[in-house]
Order: sequence, then C-alpha cells, then structure tokens
Amino acid sequence: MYEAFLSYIQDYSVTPLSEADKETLTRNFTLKKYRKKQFFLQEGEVCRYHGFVLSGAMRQYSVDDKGVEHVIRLSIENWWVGDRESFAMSTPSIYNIDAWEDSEVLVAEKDRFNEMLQIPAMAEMTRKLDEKHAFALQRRVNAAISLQAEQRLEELENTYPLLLQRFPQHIIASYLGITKETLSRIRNQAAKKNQE
Amino acid sequence: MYEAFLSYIQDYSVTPLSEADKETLTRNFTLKKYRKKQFFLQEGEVCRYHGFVLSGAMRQYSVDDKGVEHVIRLSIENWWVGDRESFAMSTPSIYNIDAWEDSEVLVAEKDRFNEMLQIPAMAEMTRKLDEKHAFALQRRVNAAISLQAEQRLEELENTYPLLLQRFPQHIIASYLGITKETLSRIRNQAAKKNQE
DNA sequence: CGCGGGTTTGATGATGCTCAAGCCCGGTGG
DNA sequence: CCACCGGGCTTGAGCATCATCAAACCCGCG
Repeated sequence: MYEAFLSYIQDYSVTPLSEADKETLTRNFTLKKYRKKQFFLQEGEVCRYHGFVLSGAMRQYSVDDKGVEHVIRLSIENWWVGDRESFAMSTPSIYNIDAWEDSEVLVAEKDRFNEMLQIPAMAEMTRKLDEKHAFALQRRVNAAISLQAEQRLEELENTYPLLLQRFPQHIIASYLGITKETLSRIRNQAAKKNQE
Repeated sequence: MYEAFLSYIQDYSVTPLSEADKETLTRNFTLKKYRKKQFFLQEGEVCRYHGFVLSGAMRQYSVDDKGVEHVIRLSIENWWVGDRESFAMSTPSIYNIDAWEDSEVLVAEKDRFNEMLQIPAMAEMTRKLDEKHAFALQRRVNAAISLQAEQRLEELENTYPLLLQRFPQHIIASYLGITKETLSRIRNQAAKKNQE
C-alpha cells in the first residue's frame, strides 16, 4: 500500500531511503478513505492534515458571497492534497476540500510531518515539490491576468491533460475561472476550427 | 550597506548569524545598480541572478502577442527580485524585469546562492519566504478567478498598501489584470461610495 | 420509465476593453 | 518666465467577451 508513495519520494530525491526511514514514514502516514463528496477540510477549520493521494480525485475550492464555488486546485493519484497555508500557520482555511471520487489518502498531522522532514529524502522531495508548485502558481497567475478564456484552456490542456480526462467540464470551467456555458462554447468553436 | 540585508535575514530566522556567516554573505552578494528602465532580465534569457532590493522599485512582467505588458510581480526595498523558475531550472524566462525607479540590488549567482544555503539562517529565511510567497500566489490565483475587479483592488489595498503608494495606477491596473481606464473608474466610484 | 448529473444552446445583459480625446502637472529649454 | 512636452490620469462612446438565466437534451442507472 505504501509502495507507490515510497517510490514517489525516491523519484524526487537523490538520497535513498533507509529501511529505518521507510519504517518512520509508514508509521507516521496513516491511510484515510474518503467517500465521494466527503470533506477533507471545511472552510473555517484549521487544516490538520497534509495528504498524499493514493487513488481517487479531490478538489479544493472557495465559495464566494453568491454561493458560487471556485476551484483552486485539483488532486488525483500521486498528488498532494491540503491547504498548505492553513496547515503551516494553523490558521482557519478559506477553502473547502472534498473528494470528487472515492479516494484513498495517506495523511500526516503537522508534528509528524515536520518530524519526517528530518529524513533527507523527504526534505528534498518536499523542497522540490514546493518549488514546482510555486512555479505552477506563478504561471497560473500570469495566465489569469494576461490570457483569454480560450488560451487559458489551451494552457491547461498542455500542462495537465490528465485533469481534463478526470473531471467533468463544469469543474474544469471553474478551475479556469469561467462558467461551464462559456467552456462548452469555446470547445465547440475550437472543434470547428480544427475541422477546417 | 549590507546591514539592512543582514538584519532582514536575522528577522526571518531563529538561528543567529555568526561573523563567518556574515562574511560569506557579504562576499557572495554583490551590489548592482540599475537605472530607471534598465533591464534586470529580458524575456528569453536565463535569469542568472537572484537579488535583494536595497532601494528603489522593480517590476516583473510578461508581454502578450498584442504587445501589452502584464505585471506579474512588483518589488521594492527589502523584497526579493528575480524569476525563481528560470533561476532554479536554468531555462529561458518568459518574463522581463526592469527598474521602475533607480535601484540598488544585492545579487548572487546560482552557485553562490546555493552555497549560502549552507548557512542555517539563510536556509531558514529562504524556506520561510518561499512558503510565504507560495501562500500569496495561492491567494492571488483565488482572487483572479473568483473576484471582480473592485474586490481585487480591495484585496491588494489590504495586502500590500505600500505598492499602491509606490507605483502609478496603470502599473497597479496591470498587476490586477485590468486596464488603467477600468481602475480609474473603479476608484472614482469607490470614492463616491465612501463619501455617502 | 424516470431521475440526477452533466452538457448544450439561445437570448439578454453586465463587466470590462478599446479607441480617442482632453486634462493635469512637473520638468526642460528658449 | 512662459511655452511646450511627456507621463499619467480621466472621461466618454461603442464594442467584445463572458456571465446569467432558462430550457432542452443526453445518458447511465436504479
């Protein structure tokens, strides 16, 4: 059960995991199962867990004053899930996270997580991943302020094609910051263009 | 000249800086001066330097296919400047960075920078700052996809009031992802509302 | 068969963009 | 000392993009 996770860490690190490290990791990460629609985190709560998705699909979103959901982040197998800010600062989150499909997640609480950062491979992976995450966010900000809806879709298709296969269109639309109707129209136009 | 920088590091770290550390830092960070409009980085180049702004103001922006500039990030005294992605990965940057005001910047090349991460206080500061930066980006993404122009302005006013004082409106508008005309109208309306 | 979740289509309207003109103000040079 | 110029800000009119609202459709499933 932990193999996928352990080999994920190895892939991201040059330092190998000792047997003791593996033991520490499997002891401190516990498996949680979430059924479709079940919450991992609700707005206003402090995010107690940071998790690694073994299977399934989860979504993180905010809700505006009109009650509309805005998808901030999507996680599938081999991605992390959690609100980093709330987790690190122990402040109430402004986001909700729930399971879009039935999911299995390896979670760790903050103290445990920090302990495990003593493991060189774990520290290295976390650092690299945080970096990668920051780069992705930077690009997403750039896309959001400088591109039109259609170009943002293209960018997403190039960056995370998996997400498009995995989530329904109205979720993708929300992720892009547009409505499902607009996304539907864009796709039809794009399809026509490609036919020509 | 380096005092401001050294005390900045101390502020962000629990580990103190030894005299040897200070010597290493001052030796590896070199002062560069940029005159207004001078480039720190141009699109297509690899970002060779990561810098700490001692004085002045700098802007990072992308240019779209119509030639319009989109401000991604603004840096003033005691902020960092540079394209982290290009710097870390040694890939050509998609951004430009130039001086908005005459500026003094302490810069370090990648090798030197990585060396200095051996210094505990420097490593700690970098980690905390990267974290903080990631949180800010997350919030900016959220704002971009879920808020209207007026609310985005409010958020900026609350988060970085200094930027509003320091940069002209058309720069702020670009940072918010709107045109200068729209920003102007929003501000007038907001002013009227507050009068009532 | 009917229901729920998702997608599509159409009509209408708001938000924000574009283009163009005018204004304000500080700086420079005649 | 004034004229002019550049940079920035404002205002207006028309327009594009995208949101909203409503209805129909599609399809897998109990």
